[in-house]
Amino acid sequence: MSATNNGVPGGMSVELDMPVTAEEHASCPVTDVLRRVGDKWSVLVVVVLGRGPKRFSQLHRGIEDISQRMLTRTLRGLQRDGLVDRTVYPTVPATVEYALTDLGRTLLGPLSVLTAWAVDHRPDIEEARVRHDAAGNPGADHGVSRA
Amino acid sequence: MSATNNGVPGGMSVELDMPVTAEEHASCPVTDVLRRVGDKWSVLVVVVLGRGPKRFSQLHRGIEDISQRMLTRTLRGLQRDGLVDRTVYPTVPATVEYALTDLGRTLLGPLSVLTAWAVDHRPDIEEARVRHDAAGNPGADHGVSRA
DNA sequence: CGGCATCCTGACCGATACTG
DNA sequence: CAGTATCGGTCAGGATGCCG
Repeated sequence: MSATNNGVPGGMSVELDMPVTAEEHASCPVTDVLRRVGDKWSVLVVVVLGRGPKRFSQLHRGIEDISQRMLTRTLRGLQRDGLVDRTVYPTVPATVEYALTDLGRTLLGPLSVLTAWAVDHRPDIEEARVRHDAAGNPGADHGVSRA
Repeated sequence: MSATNNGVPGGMSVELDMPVTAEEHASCPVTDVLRRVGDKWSVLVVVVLGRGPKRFSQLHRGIEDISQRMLTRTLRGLQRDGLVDRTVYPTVPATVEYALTDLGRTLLGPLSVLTAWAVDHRPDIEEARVRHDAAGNPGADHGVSRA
């Protein structure tokens, strides 16, 4: 982002109205990436694999809250996107090892930035959330269910 | 990253087995944050608001693919988490302005890193995806539908 | 050990319609 | 203009059970 832009409130909006336009509407790929990484487990798996190759069981143990189904699914998706590499050893009970690819490794940087932000500002978010909830607001549920 | 770790495959895993353990299991807040930011519109709204305060209509116009419902919902969520600020002007037809809070603004940095990565590696991902798909793999659908 | 198949629930998201 | 309410579709994701 080289958006060396303004900061002016609601007054004159120059080209600030256009449909997010070309460059910054980099949101197309961004949304795409977020939908891959934004799921419940992908990030976790990538981070864990960032510490070195692991076997299926190791990953399953290392995350623990994940089910085989989700682990397999996440791994498949990551593999499909060229982020992880799968190696099968024709041993007796079958041994499979997963590892980050070069591409997958490049994700670790941006991810660490985001995780750092998350860790750093989680309390603020939670505080704001509690305050908002404590106010006259109808609660956290904003309208999906509620009979 | 600072993870100057090993690279050894399935051999000796020192403390690499623990449930992601304390520090790096920053995944608790991370997951939390990702579920807020990982949805379809939050990032987009934050980025657009990063260019300055906007009114509801402006946002609606600026993103265009979003419905009022989703825009409202996204804004509510962001507001609840203290990322955006809502200001109502008691004019005749009612005027509301949304703006990023300080907290919200701190997100712009990490977000830009991630978006940069996304833009930079999208082609790689897509290529890997196509290749994976072109191989003997059963296709993109990894098992949800498919009668 | 590693993985796939099936069923089911709930969250997310979109289109439409109606209110202040 | 700004927002809520309702309906319906789609999909992530959890539980279980079986196969190599």
